[in-house]
Amino acid sequence: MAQKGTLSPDPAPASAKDDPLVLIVDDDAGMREAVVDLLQSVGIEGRAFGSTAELLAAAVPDRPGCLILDVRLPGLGGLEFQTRLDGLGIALPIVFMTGFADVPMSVRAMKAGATDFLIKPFRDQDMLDAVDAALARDRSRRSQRAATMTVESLAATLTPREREVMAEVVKGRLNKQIAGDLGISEVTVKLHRGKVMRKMQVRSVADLVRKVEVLDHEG
Amino acid sequence: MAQKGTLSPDPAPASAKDDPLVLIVDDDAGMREAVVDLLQSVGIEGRAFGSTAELLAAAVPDRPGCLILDVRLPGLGGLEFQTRLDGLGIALPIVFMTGFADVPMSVRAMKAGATDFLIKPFRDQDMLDAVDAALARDRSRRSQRAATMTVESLAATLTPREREVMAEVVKGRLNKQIAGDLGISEVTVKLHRGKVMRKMQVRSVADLVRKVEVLDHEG
DNA sequence: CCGCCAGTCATACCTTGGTTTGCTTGGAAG
DNA sequence: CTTCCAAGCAAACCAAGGTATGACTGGCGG
Repeated sequence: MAQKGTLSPDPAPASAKDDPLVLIVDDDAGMREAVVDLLQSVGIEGRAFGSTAELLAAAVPDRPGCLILDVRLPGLGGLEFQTRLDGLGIALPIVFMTGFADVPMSVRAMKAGATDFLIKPFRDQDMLDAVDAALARDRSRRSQRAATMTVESLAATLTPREREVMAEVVKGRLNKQIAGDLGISEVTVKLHRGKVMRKMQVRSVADLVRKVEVLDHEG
Repeated sequence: MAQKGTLSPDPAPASAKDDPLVLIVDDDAGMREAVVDLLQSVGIEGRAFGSTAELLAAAVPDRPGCLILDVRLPGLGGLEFQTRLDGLGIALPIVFMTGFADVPMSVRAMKAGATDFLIKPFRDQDMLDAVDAALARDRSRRSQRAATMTVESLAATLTPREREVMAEVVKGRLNKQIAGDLGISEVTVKLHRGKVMRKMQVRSVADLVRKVEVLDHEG
């Protein structure tokens, strides 16, 4: 915090790397442009595509953001696309928009986790509110995920035995019990235990429990 | 656990006390009866009301269940009712049904946490699926809540000082650090700590951390 | 073949956690 | 005024956690 190295010229960039990026898919070029302009008017970067295939083909950078999808699209439709995204490991919040909507369609989309579902023509403010909500959702998901990955990378440095010992420790077992369970001596357990605490970068069992908790809550 | 008192005659009731109860609100008597009959055909008890006011007036027993609400109702409408329920501490999952629906209405309901939103006339199976999902959601919410309340009742027996010590223990602080923070001797900390472990019915710090975690996750 | 590393164990030593016994104090309820 | 209880302290003791140091084994890659 106090002083940084001479490399990495980023004193106060406020640059694009972590600013949100909104991906728009609509087959109507006019609508694409309108949405991009709308977002730009509030300082949000948008990138538009004419079809879901186009979006998948493009190398989308890893940035916080969300999707705005037309429901009726050439090729893969918006709702089917929503289903596929989970399989691809993409978990961006989705805002649907459509001119031809019925209630079952919107309910299905919302049940599948969509953030909002707007009918064209929509008011600018409604879209901006929806995008705000979607971006907020993505931010919290990303910070959650970042925390999980940090812990995972720490846990990856553990040897198999250390992992076993850690599992027993967070269950609250005593060293002698762990030794009995694993068929080894108590001293060895203490040794593994010590390495676990160092590698996981915690100093108390309480901290270790909390770190490991986030691991199996979703991972 | 071994033997119970001579009171409380409930050897193996399998009775209605914990079977799900579905509450239906619709101003159309025919619809009310139809839904109740439909539910009964799959062994689910339903209780119908002509308005939200009627439902609030009735003494609804504390049982697992869900709500089926018509959107258009005399007096307080379904969607407004949904909003009010949170304020009243009622958190039953809601299945909406309506004959006059538009997309914004359904989206608003789903964003507010509704389980499903059906348009009349609906297929029997759709309603049964929606109720199943709603009941599943309520079951998990109730079991979650039961766990929280168990821990809360244990924590309620703690004295103020014990609570302070517990808070520090789950932070992973050493006894001597806790003593310093609270301005008391280490021996006294150990004493409080011991009482905390007994009162919270745990034997390890790991278990204590997990019990306390569920407390501030929602409560 | 040698080095590396996970895994194991023993001895010794120190720190921390946890309990018991006994005693004191101050406030609230009876 | 007495009883009750949260809160506190001390001494003594035992159990558990934690850290060296040193040494042995077995597998795997260079």
